[in-house]
Amino acid sequence: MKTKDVNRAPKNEMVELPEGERPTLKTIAFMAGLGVTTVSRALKDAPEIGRATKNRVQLIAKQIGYRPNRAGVRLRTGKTNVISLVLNAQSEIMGLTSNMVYGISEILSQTPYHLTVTPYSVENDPMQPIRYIVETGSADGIIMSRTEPDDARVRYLTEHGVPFATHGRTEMGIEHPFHDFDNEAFAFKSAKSLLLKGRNKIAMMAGPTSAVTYHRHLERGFSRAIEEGKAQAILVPDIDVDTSLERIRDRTEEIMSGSNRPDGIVCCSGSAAIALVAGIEAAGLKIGRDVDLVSKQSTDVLRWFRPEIIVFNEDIRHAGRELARAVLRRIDGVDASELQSLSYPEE
Amino acid sequence: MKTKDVNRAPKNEMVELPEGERPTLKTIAFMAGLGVTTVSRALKDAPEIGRATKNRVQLIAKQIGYRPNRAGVRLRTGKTNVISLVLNAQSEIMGLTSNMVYGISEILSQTPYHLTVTPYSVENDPMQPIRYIVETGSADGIIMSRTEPDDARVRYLTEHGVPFATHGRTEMGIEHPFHDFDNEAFAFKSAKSLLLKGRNKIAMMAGPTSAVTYHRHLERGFSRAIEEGKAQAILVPDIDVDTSLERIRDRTEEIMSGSNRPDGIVCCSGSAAIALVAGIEAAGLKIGRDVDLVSKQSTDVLRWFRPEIIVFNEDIRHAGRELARAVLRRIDGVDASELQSLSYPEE
DNA sequence: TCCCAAATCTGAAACGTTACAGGTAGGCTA
DNA sequence: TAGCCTACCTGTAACGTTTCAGATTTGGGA
Repeated sequence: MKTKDVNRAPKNEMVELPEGERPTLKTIAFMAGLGVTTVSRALKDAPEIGRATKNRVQLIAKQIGYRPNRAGVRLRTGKTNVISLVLNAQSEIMGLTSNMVYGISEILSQTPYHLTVTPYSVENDPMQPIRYIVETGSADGIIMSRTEPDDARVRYLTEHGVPFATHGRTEMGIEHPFHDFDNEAFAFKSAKSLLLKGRNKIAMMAGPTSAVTYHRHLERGFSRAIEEGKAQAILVPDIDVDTSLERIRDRTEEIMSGSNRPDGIVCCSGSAAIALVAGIEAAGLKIGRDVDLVSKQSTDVLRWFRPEIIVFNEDIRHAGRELARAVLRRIDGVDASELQSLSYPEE
Repeated sequence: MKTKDVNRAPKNEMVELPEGERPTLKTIAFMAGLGVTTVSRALKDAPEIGRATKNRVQLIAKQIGYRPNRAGVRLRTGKTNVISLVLNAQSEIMGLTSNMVYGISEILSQTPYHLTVTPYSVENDPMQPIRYIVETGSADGIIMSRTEPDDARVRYLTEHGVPFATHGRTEMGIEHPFHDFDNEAFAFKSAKSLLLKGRNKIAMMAGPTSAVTYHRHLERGFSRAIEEGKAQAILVPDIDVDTSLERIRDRTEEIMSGSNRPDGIVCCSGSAAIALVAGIEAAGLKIGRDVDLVSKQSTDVLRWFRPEIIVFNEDIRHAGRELARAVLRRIDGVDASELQSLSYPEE
């Protein structure tokens, strides 16, 4: 052994831990009388390290509370241990963000991953935060929402080989991990349930601008039900989920005061439903009597206020969990086609 | 010059940018015919670098889209450029998390800082995520909520010299950055407004367990108003903001069906108010007639559903902005005593 | 002309980690 | 006994940055 063993602890023997500094591989190496490389390998159970050594090293590591330095690992390997949630700040549908965050965290908390949240405003290019993350390599995986049928972000990330999962589907022939709520089923069931109540002039408050994929799903489900029920669809193209609540209420009041007013409404956002209710009641009508309302919701609010409203639940927290699991597995190299899931409206 | 200038670009002359790899200081140094050190310094406007050189370096950096490698900086300096938001997942009061996140992001987006969110569950030790962050040095600053009068986290972080800001005040004689909503004023004004309506048997639905500081503020404001108005305070110690909505509703129904029922209620959480309303109406009473309700809210929901409810607004998004500004300035060494702010209930 | 200080610029080292390319010891085969 | 293989361990280099301790150049004063 031609090592400069001067101030290294004797091999195969432990030693008191030194100063109060944060322990590094070197600390452990010194204490165990081993080389840094060996320690590194021992901690990750590499096959070329002896059982006894591994045990010893792992014991010391645990005892002195060693935690790998993120910056060191990241600099060397490029691995960030970060999952980035990229959200549109405006399209905050009642509790979406929180539930998404908590769902994702539930999964990540059992892993070495951290969650960073990157909101962007609707006026900005949705690509911008994505490009930033990729260019600076600031995350190992991305979760994003507001997926569009032909989504530039999906294309970009796929081309760059960056793992991601989307909340919502695309229609561009690229396999990628996603989790989606079955909005077609929701719209269908919703309209159906209105038909069952004898309603036959039915309006739908659709998802945000037709740019977003699930808008199409909603329309598909809705028209199918309308056709089957031979009912009349009343189109209200000028308001959607992104419209301000004030405007939704005012417009609803207008429509509900008009001659050809709907007697049933399907609404696909909990917060919009609140404005709808306000508009309906401002027009002097009563829910459950003059008009029925079916809404999607992600929190409990609606049920409490107007029990007459029919509600199908979308569990965003569950979506968060699914999305987190999907990116993580994608990072581990699992095939994208195995990481696609759908959840169904619960009554 | 005894440098090995073999493959370095001629000094004082620019050169085409090389490969498609992510540019580093070395890339710029090569292109500018300078040393890496000089480039590093030039980019941060160090005084020992000539004007001309600085301009040249900064131009190149901009042209090739240079962005410092986070891991490199972090490894060398310990600076993470991360602000960590530590939240209790259970105490999610309607939109608190989202608004907080968006408020903070608004400020951080103009800086090199990123936001990471670390939720913990109420069963767990609140110190745990804090300790983790400090021990692993994973953030430059921390924002946390649910501040207690004697808060172990505040003590710990102060001792360790880690910058932080709290949403809520402490009462432990330690100066630290905070932002708080004036809950005493809220409770006082709320109770006052009920008195003004002629109500005189008033209950308050207080904040989460008395452990949290603002609970005291609420009680102080409330009792002051009650005394001044010579009214009767009705205590409901068994439900608070952390109680499940179901339980709040049931208990409210019980109370409101009882003989000595309040004719005015102060509620300090928007979501709890919803449950209160349900309970009140389940007891066959009408808000605005049999009983008046004042509530704090952080979103628009209440106003839409029961316009009779008197509402004081707490702007959580604004709190987020204030807190972000506070930590950032604290990181820059500003004195804690200058980073304390209060916001007042808006009608 | 010479020397000195100021103005600029420089390479080497270090942060903590992992990948690479060996090295050593011991046992087994021939 | 020599040679070789296996099992285990090793130091060095590199990731990109900043800090340290100079080095070089320039211009001015004597």
